[in-house]
Amino acid sequence: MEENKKLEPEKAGKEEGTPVSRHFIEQFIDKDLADGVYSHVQTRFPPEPNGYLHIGHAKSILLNYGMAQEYGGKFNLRFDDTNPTKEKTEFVESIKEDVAWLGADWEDRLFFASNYFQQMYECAVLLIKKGKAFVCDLTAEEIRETRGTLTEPGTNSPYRDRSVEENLQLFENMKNGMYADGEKVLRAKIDMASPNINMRDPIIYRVAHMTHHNTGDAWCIYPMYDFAHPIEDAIEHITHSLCTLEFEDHRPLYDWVVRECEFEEPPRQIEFAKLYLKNVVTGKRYIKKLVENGIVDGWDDPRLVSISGLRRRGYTPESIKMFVELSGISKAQSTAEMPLLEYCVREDLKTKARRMMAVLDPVKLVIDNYPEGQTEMLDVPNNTENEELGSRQVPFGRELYIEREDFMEVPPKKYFRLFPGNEVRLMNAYFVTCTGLEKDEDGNVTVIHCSYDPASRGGNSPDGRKVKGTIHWVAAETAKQVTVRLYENIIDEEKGMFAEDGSLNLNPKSLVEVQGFVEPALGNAEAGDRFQFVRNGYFCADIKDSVPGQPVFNRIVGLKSSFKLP
RNA sequence: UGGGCUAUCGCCAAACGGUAAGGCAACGGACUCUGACUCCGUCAUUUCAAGGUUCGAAUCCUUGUAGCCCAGCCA
Repeated sequence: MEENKKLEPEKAGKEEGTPVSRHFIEQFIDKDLADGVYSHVQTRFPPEPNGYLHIGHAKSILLNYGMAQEYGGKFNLRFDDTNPTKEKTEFVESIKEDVAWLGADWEDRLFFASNYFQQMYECAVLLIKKGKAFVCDLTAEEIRETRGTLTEPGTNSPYRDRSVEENLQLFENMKNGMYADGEKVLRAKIDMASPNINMRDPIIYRVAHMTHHNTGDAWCIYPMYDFAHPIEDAIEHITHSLCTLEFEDHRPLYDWVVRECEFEEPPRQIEFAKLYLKNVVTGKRYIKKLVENGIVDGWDDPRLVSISGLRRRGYTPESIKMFVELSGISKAQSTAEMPLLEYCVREDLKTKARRMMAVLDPVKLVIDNYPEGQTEMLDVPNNTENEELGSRQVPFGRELYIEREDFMEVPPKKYFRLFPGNEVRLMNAYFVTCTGLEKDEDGNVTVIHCSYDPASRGGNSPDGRKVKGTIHWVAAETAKQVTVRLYENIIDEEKGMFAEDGSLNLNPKSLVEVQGFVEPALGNAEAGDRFQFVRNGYFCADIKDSVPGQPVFNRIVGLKSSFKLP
């Protein structure tokens, strides 16, 4: 009986009969495959190269890539560069770097929408021939006025009934550069009375005499998103075009385009909710301002949630993937909280990072009964939960630095670190008992004195004596002084994101730089190396500012700490 | 006040007519050479609201309510 009870939960947990619930996108794909709508799965991430990627994009990247992986399909990276006024090549490179870093492998499928301009042009011609598109001479303002409003239908353009021949000629003229920007557009002929404004004879081509980052001056007409995107997807044989909720209203138009352009096995658009983070800036214009005002270091400032910022801060791709997965996929507007992201890195780094000692707010500790001038090397495991990380030698001596908060002259109740008369363990070293202290004229503790028990080498006393506290330390003589950056949210969370005038409520203490002492091994950290600093959190040697032999550490995240002393 | 979408614990999110999973956060407690980790326990008699159908409703129906998106020659 007893045994059965114990076994059951284990069995239940391992039984693969209860599948983890599948989110709605997987259910759509499952059904499409079961119904034979598609025989393969192909997805894509289609950024416009007009800025840097942030954590919100990571959801789209990993979802699209994840679906391709899950169904043994393919994933494309496609730059949706149909508007030359906004796009730059520099962003193409940063986006590629970020997508690759996240582990979304597009293999040899890197595409540019601009490479499909000819096919899109032909699609437009087809629409004209079918009487489904027309060249319109109305000005931008006139088009807006005749579009109607949310509650009133629009009115037909006076150019709506031009003949196929005339439209063909005019469109060719547009392509041949005979008109100025804004002079003419090509519109789909759908329904000016549609309750869906996207269907009110949407513009599908505009004139723009501008050099395109990829096609140069080959074209002076450019397709609009609503026309281009479905064609891009169809050309690439995308099956499931996953995008965010704001495109839901565009789906009827998406379907109209692939249908009227007569694509076989047309792609299907499925929308999901964006991932927002509470009290986090992702808006381009806000970040731009922060950069311009020198409040942040650039788009890769470790306080930003840009992919490059997170990378520089020390976040791992795995932790971001975990975050996206734990956040879930749904259509409900959602705002995740930073603690979930933080949980994810801690979880990922827990067994991956070497655990070393660093003292960020040092105070000197002198072991009076330790032989003067003596130094010894202690063998210390790099991660007690992961033996594969091996061990290292850490020097120990008579004078050490310990964390200022690890000593209190007058301890409150339940404080079990160092205070006069108390014995604690110096991690991996010896038991020490506090015997006295020195102060400066302002009353600040300058030196703490103690005596050690030589028999407790390695951290345990042969007599079985226990201590309540274990504190970390570095030997003063061999310690390396390094710059350590501690971060807080750049937003003042107390006040909330925005001030009344719409500006951001900034946290003046979002970056605090301290000079800490680290054990010698940490002094040789390579840029990008991640560590756990015992009791101080997880840190990463800054990939930008570290130089050989002189690392600069970013705190990725603090250790979760449930104790609060007065 | 047109159309589209969404409402389940502080934050995410399952549940697909059979009697409210899970994670984060929080709070107890055990353990500990990191007050971390780990472990164990607590945390929605109720699913936006009100009605209705049903033996049975978060799931179906009605009527409301709230939030998000749409009137770029942006994506």
